[in-house]
Amino acid sequence: MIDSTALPLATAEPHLRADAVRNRALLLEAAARLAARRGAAAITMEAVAAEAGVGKGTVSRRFGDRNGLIQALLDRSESLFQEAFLTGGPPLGPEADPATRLRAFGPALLRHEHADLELYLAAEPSPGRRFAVPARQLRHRHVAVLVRALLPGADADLLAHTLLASVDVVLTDHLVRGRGMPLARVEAAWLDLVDRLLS
Amino acid sequence: MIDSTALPLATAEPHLRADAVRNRALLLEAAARLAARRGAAAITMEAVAAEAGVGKGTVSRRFGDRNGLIQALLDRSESLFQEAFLTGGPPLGPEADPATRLRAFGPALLRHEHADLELYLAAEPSPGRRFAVPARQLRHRHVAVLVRALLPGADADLLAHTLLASVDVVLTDHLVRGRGMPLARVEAAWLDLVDRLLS
DNA sequence: AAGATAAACGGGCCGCGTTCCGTTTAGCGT
DNA sequence: ACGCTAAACGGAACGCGGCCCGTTTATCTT
Repeated sequence: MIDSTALPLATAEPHLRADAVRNRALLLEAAARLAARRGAAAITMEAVAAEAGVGKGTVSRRFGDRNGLIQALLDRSESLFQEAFLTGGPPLGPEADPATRLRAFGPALLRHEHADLELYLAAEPSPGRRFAVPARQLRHRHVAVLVRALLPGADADLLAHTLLASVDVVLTDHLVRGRGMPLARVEAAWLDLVDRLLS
Repeated sequence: MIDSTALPLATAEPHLRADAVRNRALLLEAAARLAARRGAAAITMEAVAAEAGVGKGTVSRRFGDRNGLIQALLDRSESLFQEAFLTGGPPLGPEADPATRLRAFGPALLRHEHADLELYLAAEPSPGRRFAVPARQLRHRHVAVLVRALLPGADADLLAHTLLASVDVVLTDHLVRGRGMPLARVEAAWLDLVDRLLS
């Protein structure tokens, strides 16, 4: 369970020593340099440490793991995006009505993600594999065929991806085991989603 | 681009030498033994090779990588599930009408995935991390709030997960860069999805 | 200012996945 | 039966991520 009152951006480390602050900045600059020069894949713990002129242990201690380092790299643009939909102007911000905000949120998130695409993909291990699994492709085709038959006007391909994502095993395991949600509720949500789409 | 006419289960290696066939079976048995004895996390290339009494190179050559090995372990139950929705009886199979099949597919997939949960999670690297990222949680809360305001009767928590999954960066990058889909189509699909849900 | 203390540092170490290449062997043609 | 060849084998080697622990150093206290 995560404390939802904490600000998500400030990592909130109580007191960071001066040398630690300096090295943190050095490491982020080094990582950005490496990414700009040789692509985000060049962001390895060793290379970043070497580029910054510190030991590997320092990277590990500061950012936890490679993923934490990449998240930290993304923090700046992430906070800009968050500002836009939390306190910004319409159509994303709170001055617009909820429907407008929700409609605008998707495209905004898409553009945000694709602006830092390399880093976001580098944060996910083997991103290409996930959709290359034959069993997944077969399920997608199956669902797409059914959707196409039921909703001729819809983008069946994408809607099938959405439906499958709603019962993705990583998501549902996170909800069921990680947050104690009954599996029956996930099943009910699938039925509800299908009904709303078909109605 | 993948040949969609190929059977997804048979790996279709043209001619596998007798010793290769034997070792393949040995390796799958060894991996299953390890998983049963010490959990799916114990499926490492080295351990499986040692348990089967072959070299690591043999595992690599046969299954490509650790993921391929786990996929091969899942093939049996996967093909049973595929049979159920491709050629089985109602409500999953082709004798039922599309709406019934689609409604039944979600719960069936959920049960299938959670039967082999350990293996499915072992096939995904660091599955827990994905939803622990603060930025992700913030986006989810934001979307859930909007959904709750717009659809009081719905399961806003799960619906928010579904909406976010439809514009997940890994998915959309796969579609845009991997399959040449225009980003505008993904944006249009989001708007269409929201409109269908709100109508 | 000087000592105490906790934090940070460094880089060696281990485990794992993947690659590579010299060696072995199964399958086939003659 | 006998080789020939391509496939398979094995395990050493490499790169990377994460961990650990002896050493260094910033910061606080008095």
